[in-house]
Amino acid sequence: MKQQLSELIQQALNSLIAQGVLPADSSPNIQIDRTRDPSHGDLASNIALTLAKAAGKKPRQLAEEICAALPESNFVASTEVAGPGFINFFLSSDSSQAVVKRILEQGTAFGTNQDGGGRKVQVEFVSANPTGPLHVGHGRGAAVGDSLCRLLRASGWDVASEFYYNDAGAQISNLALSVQARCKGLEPDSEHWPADGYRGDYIKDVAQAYMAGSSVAAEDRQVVGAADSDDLDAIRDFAVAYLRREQDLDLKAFAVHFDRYFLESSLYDSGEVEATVEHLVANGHTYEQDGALWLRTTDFGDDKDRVMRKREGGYTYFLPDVAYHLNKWQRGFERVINEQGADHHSTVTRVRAGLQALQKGIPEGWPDYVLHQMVTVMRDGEEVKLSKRAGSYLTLRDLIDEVGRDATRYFLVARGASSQITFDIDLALSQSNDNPVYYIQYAHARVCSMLRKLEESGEQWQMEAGLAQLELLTEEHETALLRQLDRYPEIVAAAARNSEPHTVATYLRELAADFHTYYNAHKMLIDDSNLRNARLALSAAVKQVIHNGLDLLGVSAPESM
RNA sequence: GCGCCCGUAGCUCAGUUGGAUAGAGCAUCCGCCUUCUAAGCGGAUGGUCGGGGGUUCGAAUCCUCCCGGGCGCGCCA
Repeated sequence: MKQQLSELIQQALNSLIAQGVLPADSSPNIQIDRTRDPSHGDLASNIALTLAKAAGKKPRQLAEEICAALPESNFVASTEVAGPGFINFFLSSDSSQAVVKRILEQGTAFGTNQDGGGRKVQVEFVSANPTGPLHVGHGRGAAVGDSLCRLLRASGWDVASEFYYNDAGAQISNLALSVQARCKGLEPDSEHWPADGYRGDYIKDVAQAYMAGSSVAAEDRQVVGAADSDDLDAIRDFAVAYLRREQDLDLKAFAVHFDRYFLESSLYDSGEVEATVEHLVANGHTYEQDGALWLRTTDFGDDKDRVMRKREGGYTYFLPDVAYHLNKWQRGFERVINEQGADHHSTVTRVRAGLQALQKGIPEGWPDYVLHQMVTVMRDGEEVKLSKRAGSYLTLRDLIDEVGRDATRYFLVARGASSQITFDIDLALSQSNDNPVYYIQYAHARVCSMLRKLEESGEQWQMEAGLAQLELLTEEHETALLRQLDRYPEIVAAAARNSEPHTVATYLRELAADFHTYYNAHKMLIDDSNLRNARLALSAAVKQVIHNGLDLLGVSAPESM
C-alpha cells in the first residue's frame, strides 16, 4: 500500500518538475507514515514539508499542488492537506476491507515477506557454559534469540540457530574440580574446597550420578559415569554431559530449538585456533610482552590491546572467539547476529577488531549484536539473587514450572532488549490482567469460541459469503480493526530488520484490544447472515493474525481458555 | 576515571526509526454480566518526556554538557 502511494506521489512530483514548479534535481525519498489519528486519514506523507524550501513555496501551498497533480487511483478515496503541510490519504473502503481477504487466503503465510531473499543468516544465542542450569538471564536470551530466528525466517532469510559453548577453559576445570570435591564427600565450607569452585547443590547431584555410574544422554553426546573420583578427565566429561542435558531440558521446556551446538574444543581439535594465531602473527598485528602474545586491537578501534596467549602458554577465550567467528564467516553467513547479555558487551569491539586484523575482507561492523540488559527477579516484594556459586538459585525451569511457558516467554520478549526488566513472579503467577499474554490469547480463544457457538446452533460460518460482503463492515470499530490488521506485515518486516521482536508483542496487545472493544460493542452471531458472515470473516482474520504473531514470539494460541 | 545501556503518568513499560493534541497496562475512583467466555468493555484522575543548551518548518527521538541508575573496564568467559 505504501509502495503504491509512493508511486502516485512520485508521478505527481514528476509532473510538477515538468511544469517547473519543482527543481529538476529534486529526488527526495518519499516518506509515508500511518497516521495516529483516524481523522488524519489512513496514511500521510510529509513530502511537501521536506520539499517546501527547495520549491520556494509555503509547505501547505506546495501540498495543495501535489494533491492536484496526483493521478486518479482506485484505492485512494480522497486526500487533504492538513496541519503544517501534511498530505493525508483516505483509502477507499474497498482497499481497506481487502486485507481480510488477503489474510484468510494466505493464512499462516500472511505477514511474511521476502526481504531476506533466501540469504543465509546465523543467530547465536544463549551460549551458556555447561557449568550450571540456565537462569532467567539465559531465558531472556533464549526468548529474544528464538523469536529473532522466527522473525528472520518469516522475512525470507535462511536461518541457522546456534549455541556455542566453552568446554575447554578454566571454568570447566573449576566445574570438574567442584564435582570431584563432592565425589570425595567435601562440602563447600571445607578448607579443602576448590578456590573458585561451584557451590550449588546441583554439583552434588552431578557427583552422585557420576559415582553411581549413571548414563547421561545430552543433545550432542552420551557419557557413562566412571565412578572414579580420581579420574578428573572422566569427571569433567561426565559433568559437562550432565549439565548439557539439564540445559537441553530447560530449552525443551521453553520450546527453543538449536540447529547446531558448537563446541569451543572443536576449534582446538581442528587446528583453527592455531591457524588463527599464525595468521594474525603473519599479518604483523601481534607482539610479545611480559611473556605473553598480544594482538594490537587498538589498531582496530579497541581501547587497549588484548592478550591472545598467556604467559603459561594457554590461550585466552578471546582467541577462540575470533577463530569461531572466522569459522562463521567462512560458512557463508553474510549476516550474523549474536544475542548476548549486555554484561559481555566488551567482547563486541574486541571480536570485530580481531576479525579486522585477519584481513579477510570481513566488513567492519560484522557481526551484529543484540545485547539484552539484566533481568531482576522479584518474589514477595524482594529481589531473588541469582548467584551460581551461592546456594539459592532460581533456574529458568523453576520459572517455567511456576508461571508457565507462554507467560515466561512473552514477558521476556515483550520489552526492548536494551531496557532492564523486572520479572515479578507474584505478578506473573496471578493469572490476572497483569499478564498481557492472557489478554492476547483470550482474543484468539474468543473468536474460536464464537465459531464453535455458531456450529452448536447448527449454522456454519461461510467464508466465501463473508468475503463477498466485506462492504458491510463500516462500523467505526470495524474500520479501526481493518487499519490495525493492515499494519501487521510492516510490523513483522520492521521487527526482523531491526532485530526488535518486542514490537510484535506491542502490536498484538493493540490488536487484541481493538478486537475486545469490537466484540463488546457489536454482536456477531446475528440473524442477518450476510452481516454475520462478514463480521466473522473479520474476526477470523484477527484470529489468524494473532496466531501468526504469537507464533513469532513462540507463544501458543489456545482455542479455548 | 574510560566505554556501553537506560531515565517517559504513583508502578511496569510502549512510542511506527525527526511528525500533527505524548500512549497502554496495573494501581485509584465511577459505571457495564437474563445478551456470542467479565482472563472482557466504557469513563475519570494522573506528565516541566531527568535537567540545560544546540541542530530545523517540527525533537521524547539527532548533537553537546550536566544529574541520576545499571553493566563492563582480567594473561576469567
